[in-house]
Amino acid sequence: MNLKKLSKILGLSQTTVSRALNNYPEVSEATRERVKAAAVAHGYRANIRAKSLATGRSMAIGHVIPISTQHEIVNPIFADFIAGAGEIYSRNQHDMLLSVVPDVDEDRTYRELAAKASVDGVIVHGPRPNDPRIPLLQSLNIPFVVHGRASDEDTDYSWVDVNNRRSFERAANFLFDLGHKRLALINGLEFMDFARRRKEGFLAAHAARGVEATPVLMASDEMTENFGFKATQAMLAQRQPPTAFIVSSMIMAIGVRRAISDARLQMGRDISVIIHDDALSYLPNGAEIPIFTATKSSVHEAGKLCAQMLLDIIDAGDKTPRHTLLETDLTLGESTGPVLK
Amino acid sequence: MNLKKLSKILGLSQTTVSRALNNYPEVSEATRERVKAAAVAHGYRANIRAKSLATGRSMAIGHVIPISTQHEIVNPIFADFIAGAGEIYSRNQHDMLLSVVPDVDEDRTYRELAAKASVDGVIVHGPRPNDPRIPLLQSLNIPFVVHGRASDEDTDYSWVDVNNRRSFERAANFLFDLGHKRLALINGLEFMDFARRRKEGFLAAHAARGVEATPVLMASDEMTENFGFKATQAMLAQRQPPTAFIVSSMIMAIGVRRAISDARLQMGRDISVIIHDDALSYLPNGAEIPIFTATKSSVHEAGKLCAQMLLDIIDAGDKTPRHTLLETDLTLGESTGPVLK
DNA sequence: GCAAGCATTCAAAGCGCTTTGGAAATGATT
DNA sequence: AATCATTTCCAAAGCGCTTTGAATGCTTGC
Repeated sequence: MNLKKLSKILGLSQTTVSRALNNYPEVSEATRERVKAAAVAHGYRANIRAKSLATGRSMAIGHVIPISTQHEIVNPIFADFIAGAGEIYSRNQHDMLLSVVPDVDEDRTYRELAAKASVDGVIVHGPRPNDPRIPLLQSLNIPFVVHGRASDEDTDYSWVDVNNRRSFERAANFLFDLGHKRLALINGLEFMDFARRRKEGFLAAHAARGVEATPVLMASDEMTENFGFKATQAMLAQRQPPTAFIVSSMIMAIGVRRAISDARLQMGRDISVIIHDDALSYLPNGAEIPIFTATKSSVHEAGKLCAQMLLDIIDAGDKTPRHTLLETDLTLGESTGPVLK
Repeated sequence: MNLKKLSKILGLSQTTVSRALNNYPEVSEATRERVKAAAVAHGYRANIRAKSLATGRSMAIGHVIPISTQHEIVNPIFADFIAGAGEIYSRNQHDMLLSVVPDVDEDRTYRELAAKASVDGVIVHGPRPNDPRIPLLQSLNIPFVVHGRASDEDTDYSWVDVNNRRSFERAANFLFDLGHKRLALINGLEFMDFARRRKEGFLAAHAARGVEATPVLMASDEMTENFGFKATQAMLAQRQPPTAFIVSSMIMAIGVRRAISDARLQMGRDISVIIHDDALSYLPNGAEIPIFTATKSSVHEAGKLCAQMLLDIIDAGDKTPRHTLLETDLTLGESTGPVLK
């Protein structure tokens, strides 16, 4: 079923039928009703490619998911983010186009998306400091929103980010207030912007207290359970082990917990742990009482915000950058307590 | 830059340029070279929508991700599956179209995908027994591959599945051989096909040994860490607690481990645990020595297989169903041992 | 030397939609 | 009744590509 047939059935021109369906004012209410009813009756749905060829808009948003070539790891927050964004897209009749590409090919992918005109805008994932993708997308003149930030000079593009620096500063301060002196940081790869900012916050809290941060107590790697375990194990084996850990993700924290319980220590009593909790749907932080004390910010929500911001930008057609900085909730769980004397 | 301009620059007709670029034989090698060089030089890339409007093929594959309306949970295996599938798609110049929809709207989504002609085929996720999506897709006449199976009558559509039944039967037998008598099953929602089959395998092993399975030792719910924890805690509190657990996912197993260590028991000595390991990239089962004894099957690999199968089907244009049944590896980890006397 | 055959190239139609620039019909105004 | 403005509808062009059917120029074979 296509426009031509439908209009023939109705005895109207394609123009009128098209206009009726797209709610143009220059068609009478009566015919509009008639047309819409017929469309439903015959199961007519406009061919999306013909439509976007004619309009020049693709009604699709691109997400380029980089796969790190060294690690072959898919970011686990990705599923929840996508779910959030997808909700907004389908609510606004947009499609989501996913390109999973080795990080080295990312450039090419963006250029292709632009040249083939397959999307109206893109979401940029996992920004690094001074990420080259940003000038690239700007030069390609394609609307985009970054999930995270890519530099300190962050005013000339649109982003949605968590206040990572403040979050981790607060977390460290909270532990200091409980009497802890030796804090460990289990962080993601620090060429990622979010991890760099978290470390900054961690260090800032130390500086404010005049405490020197210990290099061996700051680990950074791909955020797997296993890295959390290994790093914690190594730190607990130090002559002067830390009494508290700040951990950048729930997944790593699971490894941290494993190392702690393997060492026959009790979390929340012998060792305190604060995590950053992305509120992943399949990894809730306990039920009634949170397992971990956590700085919490829903990545599902971030997905929704990014998507909505991008659609707004495309809609408005103006290029003035927009920014959303999300503050985290510091939720108290069972994993923290005063330092043991 | 478009075909018209490019052909004007080259002093050739659109026909010839198009054919040169698409490797049609009826164009001389010399001009083909010249055209291709010019295309690169001018950054020409065929507009994908115009192309698919003309060819009738969209060069895109749809994935409909259902969000369970009651639970709002995104399946965590999803990221790795998508990564695998995406690899195949980009290698074959296909796009991946993702629709995240509340499960109640799935029907409508498939119909729309078909009517709008936006994809050449779809992957069906999370099949249930007698899943209505299968006859629907068949009637819509759109090529599809199911990740999993939807019934015992599984011959008239294409699928890629893990031999869940045999896997869990083997796992149970392995535990029986170690002397365990009371096995617990922590399973996913049993209206999902995979979970149903796993239970069957679990029960079959019992039946073969003449052991009666205990209803209170078989739990089933959404596969979260928290459910794993709660279920295990409850079972360990029984008068006759189980000595071994079979757990349907790594995420749940993390909760199982938490409950075990909270009960001051040692996994692998006091309590044995076998899990099903989807080999998620961000949740590796330990490093050198696996933490958990596991029936292992890479969901990343499954993604690749599904994608490849679907592309093959589309390419071949024939509708004879294809099937791939993957056997799992039973890998020995530190979480199992002989039953304590 | 001429028809036949082949290798190249092209003009134009068509994919299914939107949109421009009118035209026809209706109603209001003089 | 003639004029004008509105409303309602339409024919046709165009989005950027592929593909059909035909034309062109060259080489062969007899």
